[in-house]
Amino acid sequence: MRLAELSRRSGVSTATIKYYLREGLLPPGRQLNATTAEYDEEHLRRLRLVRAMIQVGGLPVAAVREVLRNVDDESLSRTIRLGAALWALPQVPEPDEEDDFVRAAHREADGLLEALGWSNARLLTTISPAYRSLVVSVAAFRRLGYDWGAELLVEYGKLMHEVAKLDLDVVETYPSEAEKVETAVLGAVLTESMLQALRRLAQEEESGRRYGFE
Amino acid sequence: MRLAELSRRSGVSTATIKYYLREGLLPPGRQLNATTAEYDEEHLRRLRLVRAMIQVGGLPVAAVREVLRNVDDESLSRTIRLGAALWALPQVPEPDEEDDFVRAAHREADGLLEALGWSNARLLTTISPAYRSLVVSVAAFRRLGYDWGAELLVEYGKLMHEVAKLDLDVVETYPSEAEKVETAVLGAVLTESMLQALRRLAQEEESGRRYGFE
DNA sequence: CCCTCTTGGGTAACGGCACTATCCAAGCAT
DNA sequence: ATGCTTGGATAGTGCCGTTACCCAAGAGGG
Repeated sequence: MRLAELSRRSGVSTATIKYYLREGLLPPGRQLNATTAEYDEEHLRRLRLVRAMIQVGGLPVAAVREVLRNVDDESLSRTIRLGAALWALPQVPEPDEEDDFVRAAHREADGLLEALGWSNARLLTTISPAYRSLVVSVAAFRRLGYDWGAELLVEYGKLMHEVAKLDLDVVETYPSEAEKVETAVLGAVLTESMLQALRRLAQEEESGRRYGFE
Repeated sequence: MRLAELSRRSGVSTATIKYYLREGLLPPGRQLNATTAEYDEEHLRRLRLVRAMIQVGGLPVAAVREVLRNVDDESLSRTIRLGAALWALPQVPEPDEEDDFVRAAHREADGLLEALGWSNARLLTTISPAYRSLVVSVAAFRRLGYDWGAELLVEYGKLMHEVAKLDLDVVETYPSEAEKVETAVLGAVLTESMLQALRRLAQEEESGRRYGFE
């Protein structure tokens, strides 16, 4: 298949596909000669993956490139490959470690991991972007004066642990390493927006149950 | 307090505060004369709220304005006000209703709400952005060839319902209407990134438990 | 074989967004 | 009275995803 057909079947303009090729989000096609390259079903699939990450997941192009670079790096073990791919996702800005709220949030997050018994996660606290993101969120809440207790976070943590188990169960149903990694990454990106949608629907549902629609 | 102090105490540059004032994210200060205005603690709080939504929640400035406009509109009932505020959050692009995957995703989403017994949410399917977002996510998955069964979505839905109950429990602990609405909106925005962080940490934890770190 | 169309490749431009910088006249503080 | 700060306005900046345009080489149909 050539550029025009790839464009037609994916619904992405040829100009944009060229841009993705330039940015390294899409591997180059098989070069037939100086002015022709051929693409296959794998390119189409990759292109759809890229579009899903950008449009549904809202990732910037640079983040997609980093994520895919790690997904494709077969020299890494699966755990590392997956971790690296997830860590390439866009992160919350670096917290100001001088800030009192940030310091308090660090202690709170550590206590949370302890209470949840997440011993593995505790090993990663200094390096995992997810940990940093947690700290920043908690600090933002506290700075605004919200003072719910530590148990609430524990409850949220337990629920998200259940979600994570489901995530990994899904990953395990795929036989090949490549599919496992891709699924895990896609799960982290696409189900993000799916879970967000489900949560908001659930809020609307529950709010209607409790208060009606008056 | 004057502009300079507001800037110092919030860590936001005066130029940016002026920009927010122009964009209507911040109400104008009490005008003392042609060249002086005074701000109070409420302005500081609002500014921190705006910053949290933009930096932690990643909302665009225009979305923050819409959200706050609804939060502040006292002519609406709480349910409506909250709904309106949530619906102003940035949404996934409009799905192409001609697309077969989108149509199938519609049916799947309807079946999901049925299976979950979310009767209130079903009333909102045609208008709720969350519903649309769900459809787009599911369609993206299916387009990429993922074919997990309907039960998986039901499981995710149940878990997010638990999350939503927690969300609303928190909201109920605040006495005033204004605080309730603000908390609910902030909950939808800030806890989004907090839950995301918890989920990724949980994934790291669970992945370590299942496969170790080899 | 000729003529048109498409190809990859490169570069420049566009539109949106979140700020940032600069200039201004009016006024407050010392 | 004089320097600094204020609100107000406008223009500029840097980034980002995309698009438009141009080119020479080659494909494809008659």
